[in-house]
Amino acid sequence: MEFDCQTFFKAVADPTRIQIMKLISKKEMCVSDICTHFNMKQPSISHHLNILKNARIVKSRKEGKEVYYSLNKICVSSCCTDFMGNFENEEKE
Amino acid sequence: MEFDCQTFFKAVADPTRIQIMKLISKKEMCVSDICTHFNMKQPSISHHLNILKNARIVKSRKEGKEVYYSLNKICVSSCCTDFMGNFENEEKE
DNA sequence: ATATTACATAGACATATTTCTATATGTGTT
DNA sequence: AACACATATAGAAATATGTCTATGTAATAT
Repeated sequence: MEFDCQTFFKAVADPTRIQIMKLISKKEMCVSDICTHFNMKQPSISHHLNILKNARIVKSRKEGKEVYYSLNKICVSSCCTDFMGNFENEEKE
Repeated sequence: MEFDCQTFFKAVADPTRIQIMKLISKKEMCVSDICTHFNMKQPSISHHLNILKNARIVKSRKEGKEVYYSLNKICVSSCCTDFMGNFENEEKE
């Protein structure tokens, strides 16, 4: 069973995206709120959010004009866990 | 305590490197043996091994002309575990 | 010493990624 | 309808990454 770690790990292999993940892990945030935490223009943040979303690492919810993003914690933990499973320390038999 | 996931995740965010990790997780292998599993020239494999080594994901050991690489399983599991720790599901209090 | 084998390093090139500016789309307000 | 605000999308430019060829280095054998 090939675990598709590729999309997940490429998404996580960027410092800005990890920061975003940490930010929204506490509470969901809309794009403009996220932007205030970075020295980066809004389209760049949207781009990162899109990559995270394609990897299913974040979920989004639209409310009026705003889009709220939150972390899909189950995805993060299951991807990491599955990945580790590939390299299990075999118990000595 | 800021966990440097950056180097780790950038190293893991490549399909060839994940394949290498899986390969050598079973038993240590020298470079030329690893090469036989890929459609890629030896310097490219050496390059990937170097990235994995800088991330401490693999260890190496020289024996005569050959260099044997093996997976540093503790690094893999502790990096993944630490990373997950950043996004813990808070128990409802 | 020379040759051979195993691996590493350097540099070039193509492709991918990240960021930007400009603009489009969607929602709410007047 | 016209406008303003929040976000997304398109396209350009700079940088990073992955792969190759050519070459260097270290170990062993002759």
